[in-house]
Amino acid sequence: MIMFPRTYFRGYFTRIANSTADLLESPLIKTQINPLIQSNKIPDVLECNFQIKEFVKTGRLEDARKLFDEMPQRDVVSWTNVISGYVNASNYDEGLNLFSRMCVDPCIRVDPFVLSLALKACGLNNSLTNGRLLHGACVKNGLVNSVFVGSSLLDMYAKSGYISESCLVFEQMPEKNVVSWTAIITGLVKAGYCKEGLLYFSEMWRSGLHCDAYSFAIALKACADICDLEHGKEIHTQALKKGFDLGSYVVNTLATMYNKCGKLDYGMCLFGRMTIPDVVGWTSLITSYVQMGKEEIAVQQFKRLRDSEVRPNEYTFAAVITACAHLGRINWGEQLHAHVMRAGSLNALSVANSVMTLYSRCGQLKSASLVFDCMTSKDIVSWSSIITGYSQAGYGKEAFDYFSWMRREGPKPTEFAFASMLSVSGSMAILEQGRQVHAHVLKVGLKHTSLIQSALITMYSKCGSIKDASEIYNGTSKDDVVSWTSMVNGFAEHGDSLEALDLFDKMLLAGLRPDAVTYIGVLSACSHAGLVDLGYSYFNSMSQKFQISPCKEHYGCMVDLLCRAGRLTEAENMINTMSYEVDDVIWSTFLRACKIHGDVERARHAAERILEHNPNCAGTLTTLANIYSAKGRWREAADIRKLMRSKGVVKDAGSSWIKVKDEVSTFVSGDKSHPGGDHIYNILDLLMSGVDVLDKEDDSLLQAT
DNA sequence: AGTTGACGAG
Repeated sequence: MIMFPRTYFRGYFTRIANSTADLLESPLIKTQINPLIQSNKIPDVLECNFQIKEFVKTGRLEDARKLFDEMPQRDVVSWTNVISGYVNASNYDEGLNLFSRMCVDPCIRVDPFVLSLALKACGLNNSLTNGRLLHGACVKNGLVNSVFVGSSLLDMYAKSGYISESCLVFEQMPEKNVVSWTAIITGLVKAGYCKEGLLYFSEMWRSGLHCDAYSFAIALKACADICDLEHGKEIHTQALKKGFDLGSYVVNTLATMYNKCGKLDYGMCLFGRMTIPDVVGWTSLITSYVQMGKEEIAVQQFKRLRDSEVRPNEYTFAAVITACAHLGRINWGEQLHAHVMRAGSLNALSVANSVMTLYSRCGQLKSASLVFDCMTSKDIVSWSSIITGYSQAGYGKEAFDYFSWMRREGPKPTEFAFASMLSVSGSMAILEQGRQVHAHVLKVGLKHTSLIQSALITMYSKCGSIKDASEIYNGTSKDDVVSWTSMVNGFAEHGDSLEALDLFDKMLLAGLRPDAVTYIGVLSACSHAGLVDLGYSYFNSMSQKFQISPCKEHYGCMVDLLCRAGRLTEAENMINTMSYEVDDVIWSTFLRACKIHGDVERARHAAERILEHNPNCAGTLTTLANIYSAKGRWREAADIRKLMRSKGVVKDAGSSWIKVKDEVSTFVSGDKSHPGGDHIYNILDLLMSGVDVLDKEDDSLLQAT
């Protein structure tokens, strides 16, 4: 083999380079090429490229495409212009389609411009496979070193959910600009790594790079997401100094940050100072009102927006539909549903998710499922929402079915889905199942957020294991009102009223501010312990000391408290003074109390109120008939029973259920419908005979002593 | 000539 000295190659390349230069400079070539340049072919390309760009800029994509298709010759700029048109119009499929056609054209060489666009399309289109192929090609041809290609590449990985690969690309970039930094910070923040995002932000800051509105906006979002007011204020100051606090992106994020950190006066002031709020400003305002629990005002703001110049978009609809969901205003919600369906906004995940929540919260689980099934793509929020819907409506089995479906085909469950599954386990009171979900949470290494911890406390106390609940509670940070509240409610539901009230007193001593849910636990503890006067004083102090206006549930607790103590007149007064529509739950509580205390007239009044809404309520009719019977008013009792028969109203029997292995069996008294019924009764007989034997043994023991 | 990143949803 002949070995050439390395200098030989050096010389070779120099010669080629020189000869190329010579070639271009030679008078012969100049005269031969120039006529070509001046002929009507190549200038055409330039002119067409310019025209395509103009078409794309003015949104005339069809015209741009027509011109592009008719061009006799295209260069990489023509391709870039038309691809960028499709990508910016969110038609990623067509953008990538054109890109692959371009790649097979032997006259075209891909360059960093068109590659960045193709990578962006992959990121926005969830085409990770194509993205990886392009990554390989970029490494091979060295274009990976372009700061544009590198930024698009790391953004593509981050958008596809591969944040560690994204970081790897970022670390290996030979050159980084403010876009690369913003892209990696955005990836981290959106993946929930807000602290890390802020670390990167301060590193970028220290590196002396000039921050712009994009980087300030995402840094402020990171602060908002983790309620980091201190950093938020620092970044606000810097944005102010650099004059970026006026751009709509930064102002919107600033207002949201202050609101999320509880600085409502400041946040609302920022919203108010926006001279012309854009659609995001309006949407953030509506969202803030929803988060503050002021949904009525949120809807009012939506009406104001509707009368303004700004057109609501899918995020706005998602926000206002959520407001309707919280208010339980199904009639408004349905109007909005119809509107977004017509406008095509239902394709947006945020809108479909909020519509699902609307139907779940209004008790229309079938409609919620229908929306869920029709969604062509589902994200973690969609899955969590449908699971939470079934869970909160008390359909434990369905919630578990959706959960297993998600485990098989859906995204990785997050704390929201797990919290729902813990809540379902709690309301089904199946400890073993709750423990399994707990184990699952530990296994996936989910952070023990306040949501998960409070869900665990509630689950264990509802399953009767107050010991496990206390253990979880002891591991929580002592400034978390939610966990504290779960434990107060846990003790209260478990009948440990004094423990609940004691913990509540400690909470006040620790300087924590109880919320409306805490008071539900406190009042029900008083109710179970029969502490009427104490209950009254807590009921009064919640509004006087903490400005918490009592909601329907608080009135419900008070009515229950007074009913249990037999103070029916006061209970009736409480019902009459509450500013909410008295629901069937409260009337039923009152009705049961009337039955116990033999107050026929009040019972009849309560029953009438329930029957107004629900004329065939079997429980109410039966209770009323029983009250008449107990008082010897046989005729009235018989009338009710006759009415029930004529309407075909049958009182459902109370049922019990048991979980064996993975099967939950429900049964009523004397039930023989279970497929293994014969076997069960045989075992039952055997056990009963065993009881007899035991009884006899006990007898003999007694006799012996 | 043409390219990359941001605020609002459970």
